[in-house]
Amino acid sequence: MEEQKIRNMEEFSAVSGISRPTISKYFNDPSSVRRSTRERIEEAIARYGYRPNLFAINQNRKFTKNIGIIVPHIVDPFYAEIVRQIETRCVEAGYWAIVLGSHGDAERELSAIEMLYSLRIAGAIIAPLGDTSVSDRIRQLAADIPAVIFDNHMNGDEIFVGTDNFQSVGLMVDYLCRSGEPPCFLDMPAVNTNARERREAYVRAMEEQGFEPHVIPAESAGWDFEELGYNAGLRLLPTHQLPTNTVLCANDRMAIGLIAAAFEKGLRVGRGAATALRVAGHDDHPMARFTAPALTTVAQDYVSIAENSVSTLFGMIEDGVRPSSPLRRLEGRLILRASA
Amino acid sequence: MEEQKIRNMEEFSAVSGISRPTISKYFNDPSSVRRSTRERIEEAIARYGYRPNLFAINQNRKFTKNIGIIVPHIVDPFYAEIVRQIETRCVEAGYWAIVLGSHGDAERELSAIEMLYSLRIAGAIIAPLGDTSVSDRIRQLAADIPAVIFDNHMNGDEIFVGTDNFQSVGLMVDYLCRSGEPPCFLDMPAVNTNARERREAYVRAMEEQGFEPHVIPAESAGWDFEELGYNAGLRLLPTHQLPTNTVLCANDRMAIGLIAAAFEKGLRVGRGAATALRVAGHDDHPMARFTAPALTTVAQDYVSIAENSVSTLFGMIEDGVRPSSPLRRLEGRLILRASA
DNA sequence: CTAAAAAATTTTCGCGCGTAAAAATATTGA
DNA sequence: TCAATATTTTTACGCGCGAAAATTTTTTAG
Repeated sequence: MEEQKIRNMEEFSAVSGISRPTISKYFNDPSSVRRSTRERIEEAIARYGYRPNLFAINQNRKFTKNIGIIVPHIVDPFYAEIVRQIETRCVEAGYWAIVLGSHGDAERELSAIEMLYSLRIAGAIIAPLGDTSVSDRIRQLAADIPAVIFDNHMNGDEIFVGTDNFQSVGLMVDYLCRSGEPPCFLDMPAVNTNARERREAYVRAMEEQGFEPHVIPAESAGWDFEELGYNAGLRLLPTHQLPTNTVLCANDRMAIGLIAAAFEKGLRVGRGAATALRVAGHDDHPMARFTAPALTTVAQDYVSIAENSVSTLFGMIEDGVRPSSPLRRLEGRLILRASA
Repeated sequence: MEEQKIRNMEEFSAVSGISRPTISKYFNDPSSVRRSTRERIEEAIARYGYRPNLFAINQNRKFTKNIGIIVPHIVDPFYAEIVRQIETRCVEAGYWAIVLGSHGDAERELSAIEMLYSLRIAGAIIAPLGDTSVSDRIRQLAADIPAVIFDNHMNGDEIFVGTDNFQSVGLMVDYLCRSGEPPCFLDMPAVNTNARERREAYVRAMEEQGFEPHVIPAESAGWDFEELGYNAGLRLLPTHQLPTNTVLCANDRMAIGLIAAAFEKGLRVGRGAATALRVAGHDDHPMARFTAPALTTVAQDYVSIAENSVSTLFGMIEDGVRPSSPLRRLEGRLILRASA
């Protein structure tokens, strides 16, 4: 890289000997200029290290190349992993992914949405919190801008990609009933639609199998699922309040907490003969392989969720086509490990 | 909110009856306008829902209100948590935090740095990967723009906030030696300075205690620490290759993997009488409370790291003062749980 | 009540780039 | 070779706001 600092496209145009509009065209779409020109520009970029100012680029463009992403919790590896997948795909397609977290707080989710507006995004991919008042705002956004909702359905006509809880939970209930005592269900706080759907799916699946469902309600609100599962374990396990020796948890993070509590109380978890408790989860959380024992769960297809969200969104942005079926429910995959 | 859509500050000025420059001043610093004016503006904001265009704001500002943040892995809850802390503090101070992940890849880290340049950030907070070639670029950035490095020291004169590995590891070694067999050390891949420092700290601490150090080298590279710890466990535990019954892991994520392997191999982990193995970690990873048994570790002070990084950076940005001592080494805190 | 100080307004300019239209040049095919 | 086409250059404007200077209005102090 030469020592000369290029301050703007004008100067870059001067040193590279190519007119500014052509350079502008190149940065918008390298394939839109002749090959020989492209090579000259790229050579100059390598020499002078110029990159256009992002703010100026988006200032005057009719449609920006920004994709807004909102998730409830970036700290949750489940969302972190999906965001990573989405991000990579956006960058590959020449877009810039702007990730905003609502941190479990409806107000911050609202302000994240306002932020997306002022960023003039081309499209949005959102995993909503459960708050109904914000849902209206998200629906408004989806009416104004191409938007895909994932993970948590808002029960409207939004374009949605997520796991089919009835299929995935059904699969697990079926397996657990066939391989041992029918499970009870450790519910998660009603933070979103998934919570309700999974509970309903559990009840329905149990009834279909001819067993009576037992739902253990969540004792407190919030997103600290490991903590909740752990506390539930400390509360229920010593006093043998569980209706069966098999617990299906509403998600893996609760299962992780429950397993920790069981260990602490000296109860062996697993599907062997000498075990006191079987525990199953849902999601195939990145940590599920490393619990003791490793967690039997239903895998949400991270890659497909990301892929579907992104490709659907790009279809809407670039070709203006709404997907024929707005609802895309992906199948969960049973992951058998040692815990159940 | 009224139905009328405000398209820019000019229109907002018209409907609110306040001149555009005053409104501009307000958005830059609400306290810079008279109280009565402020109230009128805020009333109008509530009525019309106007927010200035972010790209236009930053387009022409001498110093933007953007803070760039780069971390090796957003998926790692350790970084995720620190980022969340930093983010919150930036927003509170009226800045916008732009988080970029290098995903363990030096090239992506480089392009993240280029991105920060084109975002015209006011300052940067960076947890570098270990790659030396990129370090030069980061040093260049730090010369151009106020920047704070955290977590992983680059061995230059950069402004740094991080845990004092010699203190924290020393603390743990001391505890382990006093409470049972002296530990061996399960090393992590040499992805950064922390890896080297912690190993050296272990060796030094053992020698000071008069014991012979035993370092188990990392068998492969990469950031999949749980996997590495797990594989090391599967390899070493059944054949009793460990020099002692106590393992100090270079970080919690490796310890989590090791504990999972021990469980799978039927070895009881813990500090009780009937246990075969003691395992300790480093970092107090969010998941460390929920391993089975819960993990004894040294807590890195997430809050202080975030706080120190942010306040140091703001000092440099707003008052132009370099901190008197560029190196800030925070103390680790011993967290005794059941695993050792 | 008046002068001084503080705050708000008016005016004007420019940031770095996208974009459109017209003119000039280069490439392609027959 | 020349016309037809593709590409680049020239020229010109505007996006939405920050910022500075000069002016007017409001507030505060004496």
